[in-house]
Amino acid sequence: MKKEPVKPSSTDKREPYHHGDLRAHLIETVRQLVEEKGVDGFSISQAARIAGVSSAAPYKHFNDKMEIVRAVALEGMRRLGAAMSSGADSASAANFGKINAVGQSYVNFARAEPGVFRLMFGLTETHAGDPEIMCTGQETYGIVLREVAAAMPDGTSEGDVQLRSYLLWTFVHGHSFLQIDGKVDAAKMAASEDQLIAEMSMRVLSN
Amino acid sequence: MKKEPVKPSSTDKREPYHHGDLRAHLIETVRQLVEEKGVDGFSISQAARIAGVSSAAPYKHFNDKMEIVRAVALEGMRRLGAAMSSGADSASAANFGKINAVGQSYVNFARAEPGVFRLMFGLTETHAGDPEIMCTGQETYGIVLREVAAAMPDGTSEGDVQLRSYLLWTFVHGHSFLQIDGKVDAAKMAASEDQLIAEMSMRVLSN
DNA sequence: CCTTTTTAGTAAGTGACGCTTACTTCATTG
DNA sequence: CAATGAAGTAAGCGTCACTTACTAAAAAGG
Repeated sequence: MKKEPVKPSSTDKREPYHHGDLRAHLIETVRQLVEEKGVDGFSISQAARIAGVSSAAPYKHFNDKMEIVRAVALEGMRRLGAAMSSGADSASAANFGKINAVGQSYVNFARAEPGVFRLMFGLTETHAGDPEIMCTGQETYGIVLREVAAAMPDGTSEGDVQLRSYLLWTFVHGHSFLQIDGKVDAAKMAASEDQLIAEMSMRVLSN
Repeated sequence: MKKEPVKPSSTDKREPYHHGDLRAHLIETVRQLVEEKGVDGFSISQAARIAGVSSAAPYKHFNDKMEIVRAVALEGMRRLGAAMSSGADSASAANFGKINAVGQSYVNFARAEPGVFRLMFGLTETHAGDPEIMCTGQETYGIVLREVAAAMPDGTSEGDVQLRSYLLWTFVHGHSFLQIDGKVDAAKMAASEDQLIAEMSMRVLSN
């Protein structure tokens, strides 16, 4: 059904017809709403109202609420991947610096956008079989695999890299959720977050 | 529709009047609904219908939907604590056996009741300041702290125990969520779950 | 250039839900 | 044995997700 508008004249940016790009506008609006009111605290009607269109308009661009939410999750997954990637690039390789930077980027993203983060990982039932999200998620995890492989000595087996990567992932993932869900009091922690991350990566990557 | 006779004589436990104990009945019904339809997939009306009462009846026992959900979360937190506790009791102390058993109980609970598990930890906004849930959560985490302290040599500092406990918690927590959210393919993992848990506890508790 | 088709919008309506209000029923209690 | 108050009901309000039928306007094309 999707049919790209097929840029009609020279150098335009494919700006659609009436509204300007309602689809992208809605995704951004929903992203903000999810962030401030939670996943089940926002409504399509509200997003449409904010965007200045009728409550039926969104359904010209998305089949249902789930599909909008999935679009927001996908866009978030892409941004998370970008953050992790650039985190790794701008860190030194010494002392597992790149690994730590990737982990820190993950946690930072969760803390900066807890609503979207929850969307991306929780609510699996809504986007369980979405190939685009799953694929992007795999790519993002690939960053971890790549950096772990680079940090380990040559000749480390594939399975070993996978195991260590997964242990690191569970750590940052668990830490992120416990953080944003307020289950852990940062003031009461015996160590700072970088110390935690460094401690963990050392323990997981050593031997 | 059955109607409990509600033994009216001598040593009754204040069994309510008309229905039998609608409050407890609703909590159980909602627990099942949450488990099969997800947190935002169930409705109070539906639960009331199943319980055989009018859709206004639940509001005689709970102020709003959030409050029912919170009750389900609290009851789940109690059951998780019980599972972890009995897991630790029925395991050997050798080779961090008790620690591993506690972690395994945590993951098992998440896998057995993903809906309730998500309720307990995600959706913080709905029960952010609930003192009963927070307190029960603290008690449950106390089991981890106790077992870690017991597994470490005498004279280990309080802060050290806290750090190691937290690292273990993030691991089982992250692993649980990645599991129930289908982000990890068990078949593709290089190691079994017990191996994972044992590997992790060894790395975190050694030195 | 003017018609046809397609896209992107609207208004109005449906059924369900959260929750409230006003009323009823009935066990407990003074 | 009335009075009380807890525990239920029916009916209704506003909102929501989503549908249907219609329309404005851009694109396509002869």
